[in-house]
Amino acid sequence: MIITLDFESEVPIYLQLRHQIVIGIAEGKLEPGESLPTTRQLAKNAGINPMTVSKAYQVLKAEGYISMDRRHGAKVSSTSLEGDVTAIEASLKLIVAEAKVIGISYETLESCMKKIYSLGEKI
Amino acid sequence: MIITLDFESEVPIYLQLRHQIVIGIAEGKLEPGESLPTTRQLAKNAGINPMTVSKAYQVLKAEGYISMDRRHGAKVSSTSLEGDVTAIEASLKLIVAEAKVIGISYETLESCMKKIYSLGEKI
DNA sequence: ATATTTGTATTGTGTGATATAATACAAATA
DNA sequence: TATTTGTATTATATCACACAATACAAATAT
Repeated sequence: MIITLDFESEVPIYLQLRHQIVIGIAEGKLEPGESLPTTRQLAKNAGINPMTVSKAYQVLKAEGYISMDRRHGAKVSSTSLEGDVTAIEASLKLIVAEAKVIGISYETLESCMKKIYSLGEKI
Repeated sequence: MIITLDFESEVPIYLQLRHQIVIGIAEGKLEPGESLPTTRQLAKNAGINPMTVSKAYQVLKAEGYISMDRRHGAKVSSTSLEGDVTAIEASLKLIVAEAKVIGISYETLESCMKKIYSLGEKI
């Protein structure tokens, strides 16, 4: 699991971390029960502050994506979690709107989504 | 065009404004060439600072969604604009990932997107 | 038992974004 | 010519972000 950070981005580092881990889980690069790097290790590897990693982990824990073990570090949740569907709808609404205005067809958008969804799909 | 602001949200007010206008354009609530409220008027109406509205308009102008007339205020762009497709793909990737992990099926996601896309569609 | 590693709480610092208030100005219009 | 426009300006306050440095309780390995 390779983490890429853009220090020029307006997206906070801890959120970039959070996002990539969520995507990693969805794509199967991170399997349920799999251990994540320790905060210090990931921080050293990425060249950032351990507390920044800790913040990302706390967010992921609060959202149910991962569980925390004092000793063994963070692990990807095995239990299925319940998310906020309305929040997803709201986010989707904005993106679809942006795509629509710049002339992206529904078919293009759909195939794009299909491609993304099928990543890491169990055969 | 009703603007709803959430002052408790972590999303900046000027971005909430920007987002709702983009969605309004996509849904046809705001038609090409249509005038937007003046910065002072919208600010007064929403109970916020005129400079905050100005900032939202500047972002929308920079993105090509609207054009600015010193006298007649802001207008929705009539010309088709070119957006950043890769940015949309990246945003879509995150949302699809989140939806997938919380157990939303592809079919559900697709129908949701279709519903959103068809809003304001010319018959 | 002891040393080590874990997440994280703590404290302090610096930076930048956000939002406001209060003016003021050039440009365009009535 | 007075008015309205977007916006530049200046100042202020607040908050998020990220860092550094340290320290602690809990769990593990030795």
